[in-house]
Amino acid sequence: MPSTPLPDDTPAAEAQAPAAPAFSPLYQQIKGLILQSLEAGEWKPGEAIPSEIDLAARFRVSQGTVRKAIDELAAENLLVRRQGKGTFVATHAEQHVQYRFLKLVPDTGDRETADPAERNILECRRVRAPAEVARTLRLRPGDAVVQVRRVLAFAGEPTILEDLWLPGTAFKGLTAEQMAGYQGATYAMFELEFGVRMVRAEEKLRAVAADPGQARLLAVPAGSPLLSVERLAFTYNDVPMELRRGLYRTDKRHYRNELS
Amino acid sequence: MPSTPLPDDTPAAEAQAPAAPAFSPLYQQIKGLILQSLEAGEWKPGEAIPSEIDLAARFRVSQGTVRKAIDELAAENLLVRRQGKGTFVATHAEQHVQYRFLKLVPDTGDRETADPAERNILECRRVRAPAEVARTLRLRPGDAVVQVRRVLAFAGEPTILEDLWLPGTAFKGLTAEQMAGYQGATYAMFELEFGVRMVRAEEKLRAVAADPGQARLLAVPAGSPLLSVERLAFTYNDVPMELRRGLYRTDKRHYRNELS
DNA sequence: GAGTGGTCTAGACCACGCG
DNA sequence: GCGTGGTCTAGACCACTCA
Repeated sequence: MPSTPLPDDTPAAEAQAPAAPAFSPLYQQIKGLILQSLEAGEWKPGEAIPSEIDLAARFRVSQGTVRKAIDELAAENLLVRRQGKGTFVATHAEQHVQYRFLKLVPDTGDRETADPAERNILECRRVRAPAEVARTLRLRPGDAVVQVRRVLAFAGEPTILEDLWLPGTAFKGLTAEQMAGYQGATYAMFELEFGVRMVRAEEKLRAVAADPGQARLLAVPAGSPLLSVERLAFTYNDVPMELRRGLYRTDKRHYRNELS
Repeated sequence: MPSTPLPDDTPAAEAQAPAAPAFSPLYQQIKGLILQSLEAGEWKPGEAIPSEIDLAARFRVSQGTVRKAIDELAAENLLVRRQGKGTFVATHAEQHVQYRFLKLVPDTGDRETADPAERNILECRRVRAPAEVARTLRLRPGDAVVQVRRVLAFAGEPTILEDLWLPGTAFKGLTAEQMAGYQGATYAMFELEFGVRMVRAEEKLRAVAADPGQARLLAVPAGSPLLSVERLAFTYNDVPMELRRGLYRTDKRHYRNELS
């Protein structure tokens, strides 16, 4: 029975490519099917997915196999297990997950507690994507993108100046008001207002010197060293959905990273 | 039987704290026992540990339980599974794992291929630990440490200037020649020459301006922005064993990070 | 107490590496 | 062909949550 095509709810649909002998474990196939349901929106962020037993029955495999599939999805932060309650679709839109990808922390007392940033939207408009941005987001050059420029201040001090570029089609109608609401939880807003869930991101870091305009916005002398952080965030299936170019002041904070 | 104290080879040794009812899964206890053997050096880096079946017999549990323990240790990069061959103690001392923790990559063509760095040891001496270094490495102020200062050059260009501090007792007798040998594989050298295996690390990143001395060593104008990377590396049991303060040129390379 | 995830077991079979 | 890790199953029991 194992490693044969999987019966779903509708065992009639046997879409098999006969010329692909590639072996793949059953639990990987299950993982793929769950992923499909996730992408298709069968279960929305925050909702519970069916219990392991239900899924096992649906896919006609043992509970242990479903378990292993869910384990991997949980390890990738796509699902969240809660003992006694169920397994839930991960979401940025609840609790205090704020600053999902932000690794800038105060030098003193690693506490990331509270310290709610003030956000100042400088710009939020629809533009034609510059060539490089288009390429990075896998759009055609000249496609519409939403560009946002903002400054985040911590403890009253401007600390981060960043530009965001978002694909125009997925983020049609994004307003400065929306960006300003949802304090701190930008990715939660993307989820709730546009149904776009970011799953992972890649960052490129550099040290750069502040040009006069940047220096003014961050209240530092021109030429000051700043940490440049270029982030590409992806939804399901490694589709890039956000490009961010940030400049961080690192005089009172630092970028913290764990290696293993 | 589960969740009762574990019989080891010598079931006589029942070192139980009766006042600690803390529940911990069997596989976690097994993981702890394997970890102890690892720390004690029962199996050296690169060697195979006993097969799952052997370990199951030794600890009097099922193979599945051992499996889960090993799974976690493999996920933490302490063990490496190789189907058909066995499970091995992870090591820096073999193959081409070079630059274990270095995340600086060329801007063009993400290939990290070859590009062997030239290393230039500027200094390698035994000193009394400065207060801050001592605190970070959990030594007493004034304890001996080995301090190394070096410049790494890629493609002929000086790119990284870094200082290393290593606890004097564990690294007694470290010479500049040893640092210069083992091209690129510093952590491999630590393993082979001193039996110290680094397991994980934490980094703090900042943008700073080059002072005149640093600028000269890195062949950039004074005041140029540099990426400051402070790394604390740990052996087993979260014991800090190396402090590194590096300055990276990021004009042709960048620090690459993955977030999830 | 019913339902959910979490642990543990025992046994079967598969894929891989190597002699 | 043997031994290793890798997958899959089926069933038992435990811990947690909530009505």
